[in-house]
Formats: sequence, C-alpha cells, structure tokens
Amino acid sequence: MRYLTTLKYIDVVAKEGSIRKAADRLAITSTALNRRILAIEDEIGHPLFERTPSGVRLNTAGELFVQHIRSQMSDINRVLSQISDLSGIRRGHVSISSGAQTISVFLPKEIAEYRKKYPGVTFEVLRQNSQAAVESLINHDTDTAIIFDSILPSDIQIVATVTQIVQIIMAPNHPLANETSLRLQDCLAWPILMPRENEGMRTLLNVGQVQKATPLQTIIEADSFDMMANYLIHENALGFQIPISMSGQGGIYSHLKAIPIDQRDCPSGLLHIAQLKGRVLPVAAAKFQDQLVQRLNNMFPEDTR
Amino acid sequence: MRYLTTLKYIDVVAKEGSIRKAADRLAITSTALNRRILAIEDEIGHPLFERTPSGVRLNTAGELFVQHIRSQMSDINRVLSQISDLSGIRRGHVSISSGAQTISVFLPKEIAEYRKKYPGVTFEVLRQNSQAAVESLINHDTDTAIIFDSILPSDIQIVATVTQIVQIIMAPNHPLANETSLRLQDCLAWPILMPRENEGMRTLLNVGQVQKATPLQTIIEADSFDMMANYLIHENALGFQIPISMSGQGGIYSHLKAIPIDQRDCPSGLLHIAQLKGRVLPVAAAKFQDQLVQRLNNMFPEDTR
DNA sequence: TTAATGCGGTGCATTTTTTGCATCGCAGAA
DNA sequence: TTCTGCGATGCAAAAAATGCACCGCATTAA
Repeated sequence: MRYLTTLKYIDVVAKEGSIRKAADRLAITSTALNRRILAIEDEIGHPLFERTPSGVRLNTAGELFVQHIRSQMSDINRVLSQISDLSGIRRGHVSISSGAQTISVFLPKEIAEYRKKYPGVTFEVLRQNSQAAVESLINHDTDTAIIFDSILPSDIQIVATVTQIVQIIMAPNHPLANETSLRLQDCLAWPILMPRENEGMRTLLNVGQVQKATPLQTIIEADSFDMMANYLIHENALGFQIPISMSGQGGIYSHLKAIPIDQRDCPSGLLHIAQLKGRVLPVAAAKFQDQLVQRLNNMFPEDTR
Repeated sequence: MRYLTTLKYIDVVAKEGSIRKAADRLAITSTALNRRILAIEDEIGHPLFERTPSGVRLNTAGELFVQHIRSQMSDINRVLSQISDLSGIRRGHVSISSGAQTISVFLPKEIAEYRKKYPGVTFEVLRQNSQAAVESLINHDTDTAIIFDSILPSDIQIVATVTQIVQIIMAPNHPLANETSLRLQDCLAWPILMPRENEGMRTLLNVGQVQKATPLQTIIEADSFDMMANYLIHENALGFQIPISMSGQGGIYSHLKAIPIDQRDCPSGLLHIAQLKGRVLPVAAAKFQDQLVQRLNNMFPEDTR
C-alpha cells in the first residue's frame, strides 16, 4: 500500500533506533527518510523522535503514533485479505505466539489441519514465553497467542482457557512408571529436569517446592521440553509436562509415561488462547483461532473455562 | 494529514456517488481524483467502485475499505488530540448524536459545564432518531450518542442506561394538573400532542394504545418536543415527556406540569448513552461521555442500570 | 587534546509522481 | 435522433520526492 510508506518508514526507524540504519534497511537514502520524518512531525506539530547523538528514540507522542501505525497496518491487512476473499482467492497469513509446551506437537498438527482446508494461508510461528508473547500481541507482531501462564495484562483478551495439570514424565521402564499419582517427595530420589525460570510451569512448580521445602535434585534446567523429553530416554530422570504437550500420536512423547502430580503439591496451570483486546483479526487468523479454541474444547471438555 | 488524502478522497467519492461531484467538492480536477482511485484499486487488485452511467457506487470490497478508512480517520484524530494533550493544549472535538428528548435542555447544560473545564474543546450536536444515531456511530460521524429506545444493534456498545417513565405534560392550570398519576383513559377527553412514529417514546405509547384500544384524540404529531411544549401554553392539550427533558431550571418546561402515566398503560423507556463497539474514543469525547454517565447516575440514582 | 567516527539536518540538481487540459467512448434522457 | 453527463486516457506542465555533497555536532579513541 503506497499511502502507508511513510508510516512504514516511521515504524522501521522506531525499531532500528537510527534514521541511517533504517534508511539502509529500506533501501533509500537517509536524506529522503529524514525528510519524510521531519515533514510528518511538522504536520503533526509535535516531534515524534528524540534526537540523541547515537540516533533517534521515540518520545511519548511517537509511542502513541507508532501504536496507531501498527494497528492501522494490521487492520489494512485484515481488510485486504477480506477483499481477496471476495475474489475467492482464500489466501492470508497467520502469525502465532506459542509457548514451548504447545509449539512442538500440538501446533504443527493444528496448522497442518488448517492448511488442508486453506492451502493459500501462510503461517509464522514464534516460540515465546508469556511476557514476550504479550508484547508481540501488543505490537501487532502476532495475531494470536497460546500462553501457559495464569495472569495476563488487561490489554490482552483471553479467548479461551483450559486448565492443565502438571504431569511428571519419565521413561516407561522407570520405577515410578506404574503409579497413578505422584507427590513431590516421591521425586526427591531422582534427578530432575526443570523448566527454566521464565516458563509458566516453573511458577507452578515453585509453589510446591517452596511450600513443601522439597529440594529437588535439578540436574538440568532447559527451556526446551523436547530436549528434556529426549533426555529421559538416556537417564532415569524425571521431567515435567502438561497434557496438551503429550497430545500427539507420534514423536518422543509417545514413548514416555506421564503421571499427574498430586494437586496438594502443585496447582494446575492455565493455558490461554489470547489476542490483543479490541483488535479485529484478519479472517485467516480469526478462523485459525476458532479452530484452536474448538480443539481445546474437544480435547479437554471438562477443563474448559 | 497528507498521507490520508487519498483515503479522504475515496470517502468523499463514496458519499457523493460521483467522481466529478466529489472532485468539485474537493477542489481538484476529476481527472486527478479519478486516477487516484484507479491507482488504489490497482494496488488493491480489486475495484472498490461499481461504475454506473450516472456515477459510481461502492461495491462490497469498497464497503469494507471505506469502513476501514473511517475507523482510521477517527483513530488518527484521537491520536493527534492525545498528542496535543501532551503539549498541554487541551483541545479536541466531540460529536454527539442526541434524541429530541435530550437535545433541548439536558445537553446544552452538560456541554456548557464541560466547556467550563475545557474551553478548547469544540462540539457538534446532531439531532437524530435512534436509527440515524446508530448509523452515525457506525460511520464514525459521531463519537457518542444519547438514544431513547429499547433495543440497539449488537455493534453498538451501551455505556450507561437509565429508565425513564413517560409523563403527561400540560399547562399548570389544566384540570388534570393536580393528579399524582394518570391513566390513558383520563386523557381521552383532551386533545393530544403525539410524538412522531420514529421516536422511541411513540413506541411506548403505542403499546398502551393498542393494549387498551384507547383512541386518543391526536391533534398534532411532531418530532419537536419543544414545539409541543410551547403549544401547551396556548391550548389545554396534553403532551408527553420523560423526566430528563424536564431537568432544566428555566425554559418552557418549568412552566408546565408533568404527571407520570400509570405503569399499566405505558411501559418505561430506556435512555442509553452509547458508542460504537470496539472504538477508542478521543480523549475529549471519552471525558464528555464520562460526564454524561456520571450525571445520569446522579440524576436518576435508582433508575440506573 | 586532538582526530576520527557516526549521527541528524540542509541546499541544490535530478528524477518521479501528480495534476490539469483537451478529448474520447459510452449510456441514459429529452 | 441529439444531447447531456459520466468515467477513462494521452500528453505536457507543475509539484513532490529523491540522491548527492556537505554542514554542525557530540561522542569515542588515540
């Protein structure tokens, strides 16, 4: 969209923090870019950038304006894809923030299924923790997010929620593999693979650890659940997981045993589908989000909120 | 905003229904305008207008696009006024749809009070019935609306609601002036001033009339409550009104007597403050709306919903 | 302290885009 | 039928955006 170029430019400058760098990336001269910015600042009657010796930085007005730009850009994309729909083209793009718990097994399956119906739709998947996912939604970098965390800021709209109990996973020949429920103290004797601090699940586990003062023997902290799952094949250790991560038929997880932690030791977590509040999603993203919500409802009918 | 000119042009063309007329209004040549439109249609890859021998008309894609344009335009205005706020200027513009019941006495008082605090804010008041008010909100022609009607479409967000009982108004020396409550049959003997069909109050009165099959002697149908109120000074007739219309200290209404209709004959109506769902109002409009809501709560504490 | 580097801003010639005029073809109206 | 008013188009003039060379300035490195 031609009329949006200036806005696009401003967005890039804001992101690069320097007019020259942005100009470079946009394949124009810094002069031209500089003048566009001066022109629009003049038109607004208020500067958008603070000039520093090392570049530029958005001031408050700039923050407001850039926020508007981003919402405008994603809205025009939505409108354009709706218009394409009219021509029967059915194309579009969906951008998703996903936590590590869902990105490996759950999400690929869902995307594949969606693309069977709409092969013209392209996807972009970002693996992000809760905080980064929220930021991406706010910046319009992603359309929808799958977040495993209890609380979300108020400018995020929760579209669906399921509760997920934390499970302990292990090799099928592990001595604990035949239990139906485990308490944290049962795990003291075994090496533990622990999710990293900024993962939602870690928060839940911390609750149990602090309350019970149970010093688990954490041998590995990782932010990749796949890595941890694969490790369990090689050592008789214990890892943690939530049901949705195990939902796939194939893969590593089908070789592992999952046993729920006793509720007294570790509260259940909440898995949310979320989007930016007040934003109208592009058709493709809205439909995909619908599919996710419906899938969660089907997979965990009793845990849906 | 320079980069919005093309969008503005499209909006005008859509409203005028003709490129030449629009060009005339925009003080440019039809050629230039025509080519801008062709260019953007080309860029979108889909026509926005249907060409007819007598002009142009939006097609479905155009409707979508124009909707986007309007929302963008009002959003940029919001952002700009926020930015002005940063400079401490405190200016802005509020555009209001109001029914005939509130436009005469209630609204001017509120606007005056608001402008005491923010003299830089300008106002635009449209007297519209329920349907037109809804349309104006959707088109972003107005920011907020005061609507006396029971049901509103789902794309309108109701911000506040008070119930308003219908009252019968008359000259203070009217034989019925000392009653504390009136039934419709009490009015049969007197000439009636009736609100017009598309007024919300008329709907309420129709309920009573149909149920009771009471043929009121309607001598004047009007869409101006002021006109009707003034008429009551000259003839011993009866009119209808709701409490909020009488709220002023001075004016015609202070010379008239208002007596509520018995609830069995005429249901209470709902007075809503409403805005377009999902829209972020400009600061000035948001503050004014807040003031209205608070005022209603204070005036009719027991009737607020 | 000085030289060097990298930043945003500016004057001027050049290129690109937009505009206006004259004109066409077309479809209803008179 | 002619006539009128509509959107579209070729072409030249006007306007806007761009690129180049260069400025002043602040920070950094020597």
